[in-house]
Amino acid sequence: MDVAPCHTVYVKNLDESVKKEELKKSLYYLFSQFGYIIDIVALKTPKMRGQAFVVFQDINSASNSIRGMQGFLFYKKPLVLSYSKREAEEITRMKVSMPSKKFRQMYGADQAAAVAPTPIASEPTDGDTNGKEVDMDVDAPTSSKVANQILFLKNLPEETTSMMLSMLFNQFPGFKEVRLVPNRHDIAFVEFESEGQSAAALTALQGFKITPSNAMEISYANK
DNA sequence: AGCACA
Repeated sequence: MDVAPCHTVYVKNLDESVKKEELKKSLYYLFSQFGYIIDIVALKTPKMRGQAFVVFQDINSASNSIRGMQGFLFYKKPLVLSYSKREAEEITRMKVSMPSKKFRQMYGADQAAAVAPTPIASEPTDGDTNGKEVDMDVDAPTSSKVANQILFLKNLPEETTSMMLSMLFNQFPGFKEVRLVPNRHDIAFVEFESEGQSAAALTALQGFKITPSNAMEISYANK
């Protein structure tokens, strides 16, 4: 029929009165269920208003979102979805593992806030760090079946940033913060305001793939 | 109806 499959979904028939920021955010929430989103572009220029581009890391995510959201009522208007005619720059340049700088500025912001404290037992840091030996024998954080407002994530890919996790978990009510663990790229903690809210996020994002190879495992953190 | 930011 029309355009060849690609990573980018062309969205049209959008309500033109919705502010650009809000539009992108809503699109992000709506489409992130289909996979990792690298970027969303929406312009309010005369030619480009009412349209947007959602750039997925995986083509499959793009395809599934087109199937799944075609005609979806969004701000009272049915979404009209197709593949984009041209592929996004991020994709053609193979900068696929991270959101674009612009996207990061837009939704990221909280790098600093999110990276800060970790719930790991404070290790006596007697300054004899003589080089190569990475001190990895801190009690590895573990998971628990007991409900907890703090989630424990494992099997995260190396490229994971707190910003990516924030964007993912942000969409659930009660989200407080993401905490990365120094020297462990593969695990993280995500805190919510209540156990009910953490449970909702756990269920929704269980097995979510940040990259095609890593399905994250979510459980409750130990109390 | 309209396929792009930097």
